[in-house]
Order: sequence, then structure tokens, then C-alpha cells
Amino acid sequence: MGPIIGMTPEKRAETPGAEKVAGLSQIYKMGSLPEAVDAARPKATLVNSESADDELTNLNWLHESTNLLTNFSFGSEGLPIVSPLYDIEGDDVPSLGPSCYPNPEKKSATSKPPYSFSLLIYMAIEHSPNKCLPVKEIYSWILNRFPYFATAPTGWKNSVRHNLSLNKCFQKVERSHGKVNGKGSLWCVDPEYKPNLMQALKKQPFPSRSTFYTPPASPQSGSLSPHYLSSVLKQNQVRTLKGEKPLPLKTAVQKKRSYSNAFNHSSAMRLHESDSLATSIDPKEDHNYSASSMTAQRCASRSSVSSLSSVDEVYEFIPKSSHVGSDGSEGFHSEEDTDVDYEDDPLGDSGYASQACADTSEKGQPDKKMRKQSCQEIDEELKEAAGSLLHLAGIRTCLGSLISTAKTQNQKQRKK
DNA sequence: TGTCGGGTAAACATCG
DNA sequence: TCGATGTTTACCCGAC
Repeated sequence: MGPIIGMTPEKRAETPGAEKVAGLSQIYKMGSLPEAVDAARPKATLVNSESADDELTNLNWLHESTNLLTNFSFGSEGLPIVSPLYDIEGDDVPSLGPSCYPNPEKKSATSKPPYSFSLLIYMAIEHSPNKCLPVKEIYSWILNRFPYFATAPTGWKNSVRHNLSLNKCFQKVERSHGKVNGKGSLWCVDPEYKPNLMQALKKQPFPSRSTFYTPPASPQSGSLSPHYLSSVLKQNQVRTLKGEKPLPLKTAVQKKRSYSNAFNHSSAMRLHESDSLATSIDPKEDHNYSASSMTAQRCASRSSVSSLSSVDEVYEFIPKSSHVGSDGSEGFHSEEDTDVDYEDDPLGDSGYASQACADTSEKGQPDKKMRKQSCQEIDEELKEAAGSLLHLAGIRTCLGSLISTAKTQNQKQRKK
């Protein structure tokens, strides 16, 4: 892969510990890091991870959805945004999968991932809710995602530590004193080097689904296919124009919750995409908000157990056997699958409100009134959410046009 | 051919 | 004392 700018081994010249921590303190204005990261996030995006998924009024999913929608249209620096997701999503989206890997399906799950240790660490850290992980959890993340390392010689852990120590991209943060988190420090990605890492990540070929093992999150997690979401969005735009009530998107979201863990969890490119988008809008923008917090929100929103700090805990929550689909694909769910699941269990965990309303009314439950009332309340919230989505979509559109206008002007100025 | 990034191994120190 | 963690050094390899 290409060189990562600024990754020269100069850390030894730095005084370990104090300066780095101080540096991060400046970045995060922190006491202990998780709190500080939270504090660094804009209030509007602050999420109680425990309730994020349950709260119907929570609009993180809108952030995510609009991000996804936008990411389909453009990437940063004119680079096409491509993703292993595309390989999964179907024919209607560009796919680089097969061309990146000859016979990707034959690529063993135990084959070496095409990412450098720096990138693996980066992905692991970025994938964590707090954007910082202890070494042990970095190991776990890598192990979970790349089974190759389960059978690989133990030296890889040394390499991970070596990278953490050597790479300027990674900063060590002392754990907060109040917590008993075991020994060792937390490792974070230096925001200054994020673009470099992103650049390096972009240059990576996409691993096959088997190489990049993607454990699904909790059943409650998941995001939407851009196509599905955009279709609902379009419908709602039409409905709004007609003066009709928008479709309860949140309901649709919940219905589709388990739609695609791959979509939700292909962290490499999801990081990629979100960061690309963020930097494409304004490279000077606070990384914590534009990239990290968005990813963090996804981590928070994608899983009801995301309040657990450990990815281990999250992944252990779901048995690995469930990752393998009937078609042999690992950790990926087709839309059809989840639809079937949904039909099998329309209420399920998804809390599909309208369906619940219909069911309860049909069955003539004694507390009809109560249920009807709660259904109405839920619908109100759903309307609100739908409205917000439309609003955000509008903002995105405006931003998109502004960016393109700016680019055009920039090009014109350059020509002059 | 030299440089650089990446991978690996190893030694050593520190800490819980 | 032991194991995990962190740092440093050295060497090799491949890409450019």
C-alpha cells in the first residue's frame, strides 16, 4: 500500500505519556477520555447509547441515513466511494468486489487481510464507541474481524503494539483514575493523522466478505439500504408535497432494522465513507464531530449493547454461528432474509408500531384504548422523525449543491 | 540503487 | 512471580 504521510517512527523522540496526554487533553478538553469525547461532540448529537435505539425520537439514524444517501453521490477528493457493501448490496450499485479480488468467494476466511496493522488498529479504534481502545480490545476487534489472526502466529500482537508505539497516528491516553479498567492505556487515533489513515484506507483493495469478517450487531441494530431509504424518502417527499402525512420512516427503519448488518458494519468503508464525506465538506471541520462522533453515534445507535465499552462484549453477545448465513456468506443478511424474518415475527424486537396496532386491534385486546393511544403517540413521533429526515435531506441537498458550486468556482478560478 | 513503509522478532522495562 | 503492556532496536521485504 501507499505510504502514510507522517507515519515515520519518531515517537521515541517524544516524551511519552505526559505530552501526549496533554496533547489529547487539548483536543478533547478532557478529564477522562470517554467523557471528554462526549463533551467534544455537539450537544445535538449527544446520545445516550443505552436508549439510542429505543428512543423513537432519536435521530441518529437520520444522520446515518442521510450520510449514506449522500455518500452514494459523491466522495472526497473526487475519488469514487466504493465499498465492500457494494458487493453485497446487489446489482444496482457499483461493485468492485470481484475485480478487487479474483475469486473472492474462494478467498479463505483465514487469509491475511489486505490491511496494514496501522489500518487495522485505526479501524478498530474508530469502530469503538469512544474512539479509543485498550490494546486488548484492539486485539479482540482484529480477531473478530479477521479470523486469520486466530490461527496466525502470536507475533501479530507484537506488531500491533509495535505499531501503536511507533506510529504517530496513535496516541496513548491514560485511563481515568476512577475506573478500574485493568492495566494498560487507551489508544486513540490522532485526528491530525486521520486523513492520512483515510487515504491509506482508500488505497486498500476491498477484502472479500470472508476476509473482512463482519459480525453483526445486536438484533436491534442495523441501518437501511440507501435504496430502500431513498425510496421511502421519495415517497414521503411526494406525500409532503401532496399535503399528506409522510410515511412513518422510523417505523420503516425499525422494520428494516436487521436489513443489513453488512451495511451497518462494514466498518472499513463505513469509516471511509463517513470520513470522506466529512472531509469533503470541510477538511478543517472538527474531526470529532465530522467523523468520529458520527461513527461513534453509529456505534451507539447500531446496538443496544453499545454502551458496553468493549467490542468483545458486543460481539460475544452474538454467537458467531449466527454470522454464517444459509448461503454460506458470513455475517451478511440479505433484504429478503430480513423481510422473511419480519413476516415471521412482525412484532418481534423491531417494534413495528403500525403492525402492532393492526394486530392488537384485530385480536380485540381488552386494553384497546390504551394501545390505540400509544399507537397514536408513536405515530406522532414517527411523523416527527420523518419530518426531520426530510429536513436533513434538504440540508444535505443544499450542502451538496453548495459544494458543487464551490468546486465549480474553484475550477474556474484555477483556469483563470 | 536508495528510500520508505510495513512486517516480524526480540530484548527490555514497567505495571497490576 | 507472572503475564500484559509499552518501548526500542534490528532486520528483512517489497514498492516506488
